[in-house]
Amino acid sequence: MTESLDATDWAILDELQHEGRIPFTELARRVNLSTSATTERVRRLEAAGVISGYRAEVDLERTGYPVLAVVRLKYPGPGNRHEPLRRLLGERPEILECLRTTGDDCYVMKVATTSMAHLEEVVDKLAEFGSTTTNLVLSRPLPLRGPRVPRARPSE
Amino acid sequence: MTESLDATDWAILDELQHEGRIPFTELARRVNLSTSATTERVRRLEAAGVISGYRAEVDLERTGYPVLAVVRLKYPGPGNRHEPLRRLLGERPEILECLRTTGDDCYVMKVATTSMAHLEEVVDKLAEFGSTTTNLVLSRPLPLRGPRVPRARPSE
DNA sequence: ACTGAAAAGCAGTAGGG
DNA sequence: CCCTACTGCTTTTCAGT
Repeated sequence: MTESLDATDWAILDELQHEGRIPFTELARRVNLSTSATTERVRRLEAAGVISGYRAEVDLERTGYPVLAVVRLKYPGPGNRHEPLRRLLGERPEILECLRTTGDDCYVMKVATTSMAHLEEVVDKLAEFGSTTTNLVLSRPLPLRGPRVPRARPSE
Repeated sequence: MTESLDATDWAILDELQHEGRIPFTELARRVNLSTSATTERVRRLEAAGVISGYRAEVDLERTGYPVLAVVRLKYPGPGNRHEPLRRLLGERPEILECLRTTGDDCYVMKVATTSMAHLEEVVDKLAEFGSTTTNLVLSRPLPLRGPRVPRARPSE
């Protein structure tokens, strides 16, 4: 499942993770390769699923979602029903991310809302499934990033 | 700080959040506008910081990071020193995201590693700052997404 | 604020080492 | 796996509404 990536592939991934819309001519310049060789590598990475897509990153505050919170959900007792929650994820765009985890809590979610009242509404909905723990996000010392080359490696 | 976004702006944001590299000619077709009017709106959204960037999304498993965990860090006692942690975030690419939160834990982090041993190494490093709680991610029912239009709104 | 058209730049393909 | 050259599309710019 793990593809074999050489130094050039990692250089391409680095660039595209920071600037996902640069022209391939410019990308080619940065990784010291011709445009067509670069394009071919990008297509290969896309086809292999190493690059799963390209996304515009949208500022939450400037789009009217100033309240960000981490909500953890713990299911009670035995016989947990997970389908209703999966359905809720589709209905509630306020839930930006949901991770199923080991440990005391089943799910860890990142939730963005327009106000505290709005957050309360979402948390109330989630509380129908189990007990929730909500923490507001004060700041984002590291907003979000993707994987980097594990260490300096020979060109393979 | 919140920009005034009309229905067309939201349509553009929706498209670019799902396909960040589509040609503006295609984007214009989808939002029923001319190419140059569309480009102008995109530039305005970029300049206003509504679109903060474009990123290629890279698959963690296929790049050799099969272990994903949520690590929470709690600082002990009074007089917390936050700078050393900020420095660690720059040195450790395994830490993909870091949120400072209210509540018992100061920070919530998402950490990707090549192995359990590697995770242990990162957690040990974090444990120098305070007590940590680590939960492995079993699956991602909702991998990650951005904000959507709060509700149906008039074209303004 | 949007349209449409011309000029410049980029992506895709073919042919070849 | 890489290169160059050619062709068609995309992006940019700008005059006009």
